[in-house]
Amino acid sequence: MAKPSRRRRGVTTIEDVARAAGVSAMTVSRVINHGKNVRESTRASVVEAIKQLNYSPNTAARSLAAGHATHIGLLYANPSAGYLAQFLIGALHAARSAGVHLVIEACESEEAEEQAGITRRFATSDVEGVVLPPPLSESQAILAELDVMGMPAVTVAMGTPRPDSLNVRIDDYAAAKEMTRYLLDLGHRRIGFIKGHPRHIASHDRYRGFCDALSDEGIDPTSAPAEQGYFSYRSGLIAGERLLGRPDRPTAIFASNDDMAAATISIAHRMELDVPQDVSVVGFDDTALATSVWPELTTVKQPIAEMAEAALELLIDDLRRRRAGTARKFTERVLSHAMVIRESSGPPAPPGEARKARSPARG
Amino acid sequence: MAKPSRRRRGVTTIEDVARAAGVSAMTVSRVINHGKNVRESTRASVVEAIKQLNYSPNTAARSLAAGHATHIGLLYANPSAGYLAQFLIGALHAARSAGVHLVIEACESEEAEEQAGITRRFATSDVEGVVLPPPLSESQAILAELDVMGMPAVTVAMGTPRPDSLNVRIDDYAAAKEMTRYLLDLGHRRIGFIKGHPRHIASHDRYRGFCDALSDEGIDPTSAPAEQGYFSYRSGLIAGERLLGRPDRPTAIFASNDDMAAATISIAHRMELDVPQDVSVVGFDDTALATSVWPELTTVKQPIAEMAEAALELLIDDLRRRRAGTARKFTERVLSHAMVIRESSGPPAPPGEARKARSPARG
DNA sequence: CAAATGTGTGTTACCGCTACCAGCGGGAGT
DNA sequence: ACTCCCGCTGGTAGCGGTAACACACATTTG
Repeated sequence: MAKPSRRRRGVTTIEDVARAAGVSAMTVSRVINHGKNVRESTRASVVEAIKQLNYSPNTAARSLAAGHATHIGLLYANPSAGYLAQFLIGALHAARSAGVHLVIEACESEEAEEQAGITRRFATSDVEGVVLPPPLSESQAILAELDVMGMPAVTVAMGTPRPDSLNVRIDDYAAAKEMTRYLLDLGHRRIGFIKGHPRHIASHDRYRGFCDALSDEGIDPTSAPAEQGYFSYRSGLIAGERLLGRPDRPTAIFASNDDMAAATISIAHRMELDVPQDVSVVGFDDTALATSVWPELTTVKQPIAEMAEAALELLIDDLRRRRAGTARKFTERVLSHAMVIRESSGPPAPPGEARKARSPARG
Repeated sequence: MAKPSRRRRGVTTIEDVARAAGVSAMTVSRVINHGKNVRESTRASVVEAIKQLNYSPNTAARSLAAGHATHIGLLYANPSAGYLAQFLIGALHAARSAGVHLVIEACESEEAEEQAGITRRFATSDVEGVVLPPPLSESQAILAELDVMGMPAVTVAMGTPRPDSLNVRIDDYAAAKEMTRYLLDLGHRRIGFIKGHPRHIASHDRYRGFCDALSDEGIDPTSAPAEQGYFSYRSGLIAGERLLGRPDRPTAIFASNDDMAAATISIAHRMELDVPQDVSVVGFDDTALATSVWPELTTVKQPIAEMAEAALELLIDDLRRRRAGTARKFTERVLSHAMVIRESSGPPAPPGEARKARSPARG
């Protein structure tokens, strides 16, 4: 009496779980989807059965039956390649476990108008929500457009999110403060700073963290040499050259991201300065560049993949809530960063042993 | 007489197409898929109806009904971040249009044994096939393991694929030859070469292309200075320093990838050589690094995203064929590359105007 | 104390598509 | 002429879930 079923070999279904728990499939479904109106004891036995059978719902069936939440958009614009790769990995992981497809689109333009137009591409495909990694998370044009369309969005690493929007970030201020603290503890007192792009809120947070750490040590932040950078390697070359060319050359330089830190190291080498012997250089982000320069960069690592995962979770949860008509729960999630100490930082050279720099070779 | 249907508003289904074409849904399904046993005239009218209604099948329903092909594995190991990001974008695009989920796993180890173990992770999830971008596409350990498991795999950029395996690549030989041709046309006669990792077949293809281009010009390839590199920035520093330190310094250097080309530029700058004035430097791959160094690199662009797409298409097609018991069709696909001329290359300096290099500063 | 309102659960009817098999017309085999 | 088979097509029955509704039973309300 073989079952003429087309069912794939041995995969456990919701029915199996229902039978094991002594309830109906519907109740199991409710338990899985955080449904209301399930008695606590019933829920427990269902959860137990799920664990016992190692059941995981079939995403295809789920989205077919529910008829929604199958596509999440991801709009990116030239972040560093390392960042994007990490981000995609995290996003993909979250998307898979939620049974959702990722629809990714590139947004090359810097123009606000064109950026806004891009969002319309999502309108034609059946995307239900959008994830915005930096730097797009700062784009007012895109956020406004998405708002008009009524399309839910989650931003990542946006400095000052609007109160009722979804956002995931790390504490840039605390991280920068911690890194500065580390340099101070090594003995550095003349620390130079390369600021990030002024339009990114994170830039200001990082600079504030730097300043406050100095203040805590009794150093006047305004006396610390700071140069404006724009997160690009190129801007790092210029800022780095200015800082290292000063008569009172800093013994350490804190760049607001790895690209600018790498550029600063390159400048130092051209000036025949040893890193970290003559000058310590630290960055921020821990992108792939951090380990492909020599010496490898001391930097702050953002949990990029985890942030992407968190972003998707937040968004999917919000979508569910919208359908259910329930109020929103979390609007922001702050993940923890980590310091990564590598070879580009060390104690300052004892006074008197400081080397003289020569002027850098013209590129 | 409203339809109490849960159907989402206005999405066209296979039934709509069937009605429009005057056939049954089943026939439409056949046309969409493999499509044996459909009269040519019938097929035409169905195709017409599909186009008319702008129909695209619901992937969730499809994989639910078919009960398979919902997860494709992607195993990667530290390629350059730029490569990975591009690759993921392409893979994701193909996965979405095929209605398949991507399951990505990192393989950090260089050890053959551990590499083999990784594949077992896919066994537990219901992955039906695996995509292997470089450098894993060259790993015999992984390929053997996958073979034992009977898991179909498609390799990307593998030099010498086994005859009946699936592979996607570009013509490294032709690309290297073309790039060398370009340097020759600029007027260069003393061209140095930095080889890639000897265990990658692509390295040898690129070197062969270089040699053959020289031969065609009547230059003895063995007289051209060549240094062994390993695709890393570090190895490029060493090889670059050797080449530029020669008494008969080359007027152009062709590095087998962008990382080594970037390293060579860095060395040139430390020797106070101008690029491209004193020496042209060209790379291969067009990774993000190519545009983040100064001057920006002339290089060969691989259509990475397209290669990923092609890989998935090949794999999914093969999966279908296996189920249908049909013989395999394509086993290899060669995509076309493109030369990207930027600022790191130019004509050689007229004889007599050549600058003298100073020895590079110790790092 | 009857009616109105909640709670927790099961039943039914699908979602959009494809595997499986039945049916049908017609050329080949005998 | 009568099977037999083959190319082509349609009907039917699900795939594994969930929305909507139905329905007992408990609790509040006028």
